[in-house]
Amino acid sequence: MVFAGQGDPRRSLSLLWRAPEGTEERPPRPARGPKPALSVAAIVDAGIAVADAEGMAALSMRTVGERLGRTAMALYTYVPGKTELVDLMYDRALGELPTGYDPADGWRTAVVSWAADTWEFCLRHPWVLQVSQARPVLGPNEYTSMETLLRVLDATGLEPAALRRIVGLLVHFVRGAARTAAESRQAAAATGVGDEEWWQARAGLLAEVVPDFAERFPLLVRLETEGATPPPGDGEDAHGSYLEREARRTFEAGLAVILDGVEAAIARQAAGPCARGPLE
Amino acid sequence: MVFAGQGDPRRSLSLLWRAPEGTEERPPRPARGPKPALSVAAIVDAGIAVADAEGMAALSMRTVGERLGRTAMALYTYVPGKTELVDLMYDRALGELPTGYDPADGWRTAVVSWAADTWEFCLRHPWVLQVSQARPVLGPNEYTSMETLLRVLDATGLEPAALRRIVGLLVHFVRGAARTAAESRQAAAATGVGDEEWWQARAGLLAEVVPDFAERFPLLVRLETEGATPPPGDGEDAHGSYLEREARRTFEAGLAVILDGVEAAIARQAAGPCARGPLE
DNA sequence: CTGATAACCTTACGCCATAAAGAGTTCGCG
DNA sequence: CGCGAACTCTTTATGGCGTAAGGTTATCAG
Repeated sequence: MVFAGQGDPRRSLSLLWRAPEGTEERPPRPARGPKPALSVAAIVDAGIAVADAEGMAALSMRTVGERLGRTAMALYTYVPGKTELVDLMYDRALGELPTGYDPADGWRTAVVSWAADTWEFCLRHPWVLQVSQARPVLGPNEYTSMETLLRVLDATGLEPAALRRIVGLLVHFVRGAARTAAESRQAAAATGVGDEEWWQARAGLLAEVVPDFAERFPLLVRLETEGATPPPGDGEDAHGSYLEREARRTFEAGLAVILDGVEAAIARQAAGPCARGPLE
Repeated sequence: MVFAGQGDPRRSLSLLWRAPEGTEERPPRPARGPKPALSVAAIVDAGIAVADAEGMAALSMRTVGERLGRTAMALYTYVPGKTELVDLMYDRALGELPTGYDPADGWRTAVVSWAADTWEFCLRHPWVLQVSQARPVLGPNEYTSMETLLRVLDATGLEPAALRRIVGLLVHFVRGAARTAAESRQAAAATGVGDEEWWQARAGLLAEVVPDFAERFPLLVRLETEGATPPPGDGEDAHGSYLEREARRTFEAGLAVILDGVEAAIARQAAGPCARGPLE
């Protein structure tokens, strides 16, 4: 797990919120010595490229430097250290997310769109799921994405305390669900073994090592055999492995369940302050 | 992220499912050469102790070896490598979870108990949240815990496909929610800075670096100021920081919302196969 | 041109996982 | 009893990591 901002917090924050070059807050440059050939933005982009392509594990100061034709140490002129680089990468990536949803079709549709966008974002940049949320990065785009979700949920008319909990619930759920799909993809890429292959090999071995599996886990076996969507005939298609599509379906169904619960909470709040729901 | 089983899969599996010493499946020992002073179990316990105390980041073959008075390399006689050790630690820890819940008070109460136990388990061993779920460890206790949850949910009478999705939803949610609380605790332990301190310092810096924060994120500011539970007067008490207790409340409220949704799904299924809900 | 300064490099340190090979111990068997 | 096989455990080495320290060089102000 990568923890945020262990270095000088002030420097981290001003890097995250840095104004575009040349603004009054950022004088062009002291203009002495050689011109910098790199920039924070270029380094962050290179970092994202590495992490997207090879995963967070492959992200090192050396690999990022190499991608820019520099040594690892060259980066330290621009960025205080690796943790700050990851923070910058995280916040920069978050900038890809939409910043507004049409409230015309109601909050529920908007939340579904938000969740789908977030899901796809997480699959595009699986490494963002490995950035700790406990001590948030506190960058502009992190705040913007929170504000965006809040704007959507504001339409529910829920009171602040309930709203906070719903936000937490939605974020946890989307991240958790995306994590499974993303890790599956990462594992496949890292090992070169697809999901189906892997599971088949493991199932065979398991049957060998644990001959009494069916007696020990009857419900698991029943759930697996009964009502399983048949895996497609010809391996993986353009939309990822079978398991990945299963994860997507679990995600959509779970979101629907959650939104049903939210609607119940709204109804309860509308019924008056006496009827206190589970959100208090 | 730690991926499971990159070594010889057969060896991993038989380690995970190893029968107790002396069984017919495991002859006492070839009995030649010095008696082993260590054992897989002792190493796994030492690993758990290290990870519990210092976090997953501090878990290295060296630290585990040191705790047993050995070098790092001594462990390789018992365990193929670090990934296998982590798998074994994970499955061993899962053995702490209860294996059955009283169905007398209904499935909902049982699920709430299950969730609370899982939550506490995750806070007791925060590192388990860093073990990838995409390629499961496939150990006995992992399967047992799934079977336990299934036994609880079996009482809902939901059909297999819906059941699978509910299981995924619950597991994602509990892990996601616990992760925040656990990471917060980990970060506090790793940096020696408590949550409140950290946030106050950051809030001050943020106000300095981003003077127009309130204009840019009006909803966030409103949500923070309105209806906030006042932090307790005197810092952290026995039950963790203020933020950790907030996380716990978010967790309980979120679970209630989810269970409301599950009840709706049950009602819909009972209404007949024509009324298809979001779980299909 | 000179001296200061900033960008970049080389080197080095202490971590990490683990491969390879050797040291030391304990037994089965001749 | 004694030898060699089998086994545990250590030492050493390789190639990775983040980054501290210090050197080199390009580019500027004066």
